Amino acid sequence: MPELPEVEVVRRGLEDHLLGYTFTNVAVLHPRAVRHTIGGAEELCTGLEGRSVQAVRRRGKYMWLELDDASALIVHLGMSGQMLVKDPVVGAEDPNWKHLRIHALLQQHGTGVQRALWFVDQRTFGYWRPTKNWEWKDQLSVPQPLAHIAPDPFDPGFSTVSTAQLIKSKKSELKRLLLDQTVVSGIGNIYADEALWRARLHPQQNPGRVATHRLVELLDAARGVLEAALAEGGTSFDALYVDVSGQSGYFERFLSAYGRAGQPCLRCGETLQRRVVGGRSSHFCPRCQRRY
DNA sequence: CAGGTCCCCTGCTGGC
DNA sequence: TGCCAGCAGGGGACCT
Repeated sequence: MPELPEVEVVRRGLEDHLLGYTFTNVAVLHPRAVRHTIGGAEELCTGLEGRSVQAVRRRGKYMWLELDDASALIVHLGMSGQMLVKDPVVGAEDPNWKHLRIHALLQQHGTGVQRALWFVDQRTFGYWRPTKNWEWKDQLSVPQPLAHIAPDPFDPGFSTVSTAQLIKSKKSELKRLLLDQTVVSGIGNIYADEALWRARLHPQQNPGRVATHRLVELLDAARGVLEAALAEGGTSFDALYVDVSGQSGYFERFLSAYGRAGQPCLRCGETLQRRVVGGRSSHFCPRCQRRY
């Protein structure tokens, strides 16, 4: 579910609700949620308990909580993950209980105010992963396990020109490269289709044949789509509920390509097509997104 | 090395 | 009504 805009909404929510709070108790309820942690649940819990949240940062679809002992907690939401801040009294009567994978209690220093953090994840593709030796140096720094993740289009270190040149040098279909998080991060299947539609490029286009300035336009289009989605997503969460995406409602209103197979292109009226590219369903206009 | 395929899960939908 | 195939917005391990 979550691409960059949804993860950014979650990051802001966690920043608003958990900054300065200390983990007092952590319970792992499903082993897959800690499958990338060598020491498993025990390592996660002992590493977190007693640590306070100093910052919440993000690159692409990954976020991490910066803790007060030069460590960090990396969080990836996968396809269906949610980070929900709740009142500690909430329990099994909550509909999210069924898919609760990690439960954490946090307490605010001084006031003693308690909050619960629920990691809810139906499909269990998401995970928490603690990492040591994390220290914020500058806006390019990321925890070591994320070193292979490229900057996202919102990143101060992101260069559209050098990313366009990198894409042009690759021998693969254009859409696969947009989805490759080591090329540019944060773009998922929905926003890849939207960016390609906006830039009038075919998802299977050979990038070597595309002028660099058109690839720059594609990356600009991608950033524009992410910005528009963030503006929508930013409206849909309240005080104690850190919304992941608004689920069904908000983004569908402005999608031009994704999910619109069989419907007319909003630019030229041609019927949009659906085709599997790189194992993912792709939606495009066969008239204004011609392959060459 | 780079590119492509498979696979990890659960739940919903639509066709028969 | 019930069953089953197909599909879902991610990414990492493992092939060639």
